[in-house]
Amino acid sequence: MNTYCKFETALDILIGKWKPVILLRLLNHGTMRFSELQKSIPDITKKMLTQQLRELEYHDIVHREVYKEIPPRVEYSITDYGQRMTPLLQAMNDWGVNHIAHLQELYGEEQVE
Amino acid sequence: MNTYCKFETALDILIGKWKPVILLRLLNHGTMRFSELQKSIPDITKKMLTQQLRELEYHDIVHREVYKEIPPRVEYSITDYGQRMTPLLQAMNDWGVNHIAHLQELYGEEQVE
DNA sequence: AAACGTAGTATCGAAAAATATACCTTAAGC
DNA sequence: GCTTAAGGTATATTTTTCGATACTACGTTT
Repeated sequence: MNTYCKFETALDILIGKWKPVILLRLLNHGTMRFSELQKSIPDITKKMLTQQLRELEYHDIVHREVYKEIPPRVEYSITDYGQRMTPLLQAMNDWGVNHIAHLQELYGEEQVE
Repeated sequence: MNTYCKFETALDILIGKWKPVILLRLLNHGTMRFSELQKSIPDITKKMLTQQLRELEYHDIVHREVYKEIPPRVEYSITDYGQRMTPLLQAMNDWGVNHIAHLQELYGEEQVE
């Protein structure tokens, strides 16, 4: 009854069209400013980028540093707490890679979705 | 560029209002027939239950055993392959539990969502 | 004084996904 | 001819997500 009840919490902060991409960018890139992120993610709108970053910030995964300059500069990075999430991401990734292979074994080369 | 690219695969088979609950039931309970599952999950409709079970079956997480009887009997269980997913679920759960505590540290006792 | 650049916000609405509702089937047993 | 178990199907509704557009603020540059 009480095992695995909260794994949805981990899901919550990862789902969505953009959160994974944003996370990947910041993990591989270190600190990035808003416009860099936007340029590096094709088709994302400011609104989506802002929205997703705020959610990640709320969860203490992403740090937002505002520089009081004109024109404004805002830099984003993964927090220390966020870094501690990488083993989980790695585990999920490993499982995913393996699962894709598993599906191909089961269903052959047809597109596996 | 190529690290953590597939962790969305793991997400995919877990998201949804019902998949986690169904998984939990089957993990804790072993084999269950359709009607047992339905009774044990308040408010789920047949259609939703069927739909989710089929998806889990496609991913080889859940096994579906049909007994050719009248009235029909169909039993569901976690496959061996599905069992091998439990460490990941456990890891996600642990992270989730910890994260909830982390949020409460940050934001206090107000409802944390 | 008008335009520029950055990092947004605000609002509306379309599109997509998730979920619900209602009704149909099958074949044995009472 | 009604019930039962495990669905199927078709339609409807709700919810969530995503996108398009316009607008703001502020100092600097032209």
